[in-house]
Amino acid sequence: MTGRVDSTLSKGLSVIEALAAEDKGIGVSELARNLDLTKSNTFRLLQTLIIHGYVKQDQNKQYSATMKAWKIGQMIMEKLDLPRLSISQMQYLSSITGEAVYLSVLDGLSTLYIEKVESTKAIRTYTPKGGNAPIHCVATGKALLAFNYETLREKLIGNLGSYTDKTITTMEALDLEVAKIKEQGVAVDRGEYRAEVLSIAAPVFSSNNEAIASIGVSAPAINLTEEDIEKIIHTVKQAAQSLTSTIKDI
Amino acid sequence: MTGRVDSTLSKGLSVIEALAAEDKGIGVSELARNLDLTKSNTFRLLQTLIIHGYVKQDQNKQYSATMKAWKIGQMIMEKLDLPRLSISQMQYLSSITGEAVYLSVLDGLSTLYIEKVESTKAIRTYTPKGGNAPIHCVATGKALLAFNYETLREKLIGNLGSYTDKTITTMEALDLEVAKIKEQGVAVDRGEYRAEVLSIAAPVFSSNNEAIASIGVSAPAINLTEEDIEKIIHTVKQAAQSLTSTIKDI
DNA sequence: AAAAACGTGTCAATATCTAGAACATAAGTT
DNA sequence: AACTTATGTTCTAGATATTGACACGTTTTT
Repeated sequence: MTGRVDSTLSKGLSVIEALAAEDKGIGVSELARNLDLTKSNTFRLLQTLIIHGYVKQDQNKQYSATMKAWKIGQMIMEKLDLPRLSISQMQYLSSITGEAVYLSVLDGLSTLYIEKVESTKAIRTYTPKGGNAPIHCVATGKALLAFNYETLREKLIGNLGSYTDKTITTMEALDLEVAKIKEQGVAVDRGEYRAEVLSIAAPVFSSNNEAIASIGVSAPAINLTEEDIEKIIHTVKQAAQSLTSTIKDI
Repeated sequence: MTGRVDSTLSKGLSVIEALAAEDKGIGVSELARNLDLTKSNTFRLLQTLIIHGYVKQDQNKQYSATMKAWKIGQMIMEKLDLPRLSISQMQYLSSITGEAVYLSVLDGLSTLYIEKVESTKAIRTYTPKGGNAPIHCVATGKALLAFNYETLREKLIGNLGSYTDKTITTMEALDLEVAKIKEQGVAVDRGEYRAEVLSIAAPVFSSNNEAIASIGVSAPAINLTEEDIEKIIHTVKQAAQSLTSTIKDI
């Protein structure tokens, strides 16, 4: 095992992450305490980050994150450009089901929502994309999990957090569920993360057949009959397949 | 001058940035060459970045950036809470013009409307919050485009979709338009997306002078005299500048 | 007016990172 | 098929960049 890490880089990244999580500015001392670093070490890291534009200091000497990380993130997002490719399928799904439609990608042991079409029922506010949920509970997560199971399985051992009484919490149950999802090509979650919420999702594949994203619908269980669910399952599968072939054509 | 930088951290950040700019995966050797670093040094930095989740390696041993940076960026964006900060300026603009006011951000090659104040007039345009429009047609889009032109220009080549006979469809015309917008600090769209709709918008800058959003007014052309338009242009510019300074104060 | 806490500098000691060579494996070339 | 030249990865000695403790001037709290 060669895998030692560059501690300076590690610490620097921790600093950025800490600042991004902070919703106001923060001083060196407090930051150092939070991260369990020395004050002078933290100070030096901050100077470096300022030079690179990731951090700024306000007139009260408080440090905070800039938009640089956001810009880098935008660049990464743009190059994938999944949202643009998916939006028509998502809108179609939305029009058919009337429920919230999500496009998400893998992010560690979570699903990260990178695009969303609001439910036509909820009139409400702009919900920032970028939310996430545990991979083993929600449909978009399970769809991604099933088709990346070789690399993810071991990491989930001991990490099957429980959220409702429906949550899958044993590897045996998960193995079965994954097998089922791979066979059927769709993942269904009946209240495994939020008790009264049901979600249905299917994987989207890249040109080299990696499951890079999943597209799915999420709705209050109360809205749906068993018949509706069957129909949505079918529609979601079709949307995902259609999106996959769009991607492969590029 | 105490300000020396942590070179390891600097190099690590350069690696992330390089990977973010790359639109396909890249190997250690090539990356090392591009960044003028040693292969082993680059390798080590990549390992560290992988552990922190910023980088992944595909089955062909190619390295590429993950969505982690994007997620960090989202967190920063959220805490900025642009909609909340803008609402008073937007309401002011609305009260002056009586037309629909939009706040939007970049989303691929589109503008995404993240906040809106409805027109008070009887004849009005309607674009829902969360909706979007092509970046090269509407004013909010053009304002963002002009001030992010280095990164966006090449992606627009061959993607200048036409919507009306006023739509800009050649890169030559776009280059000129962008230059004009940058000079004047405002973008105007006279029916380039919807024939009878006129829109006017100006960019909002973050503390490190990135154009992160734009604020604008949209109205049926029939509502406005040339004089009205001039007045709105002025007012929109002011509102955007005011919003920019609010943001810089944070 | 003292005391505590803050951001910022300094500097020697050493733990950290670096460069370079060496390895295994893959891709190209003759 | 052999040879050549890529590639990604591992190893280690050794230089040096990074570190933490301490010091300093300010601001805030007691």
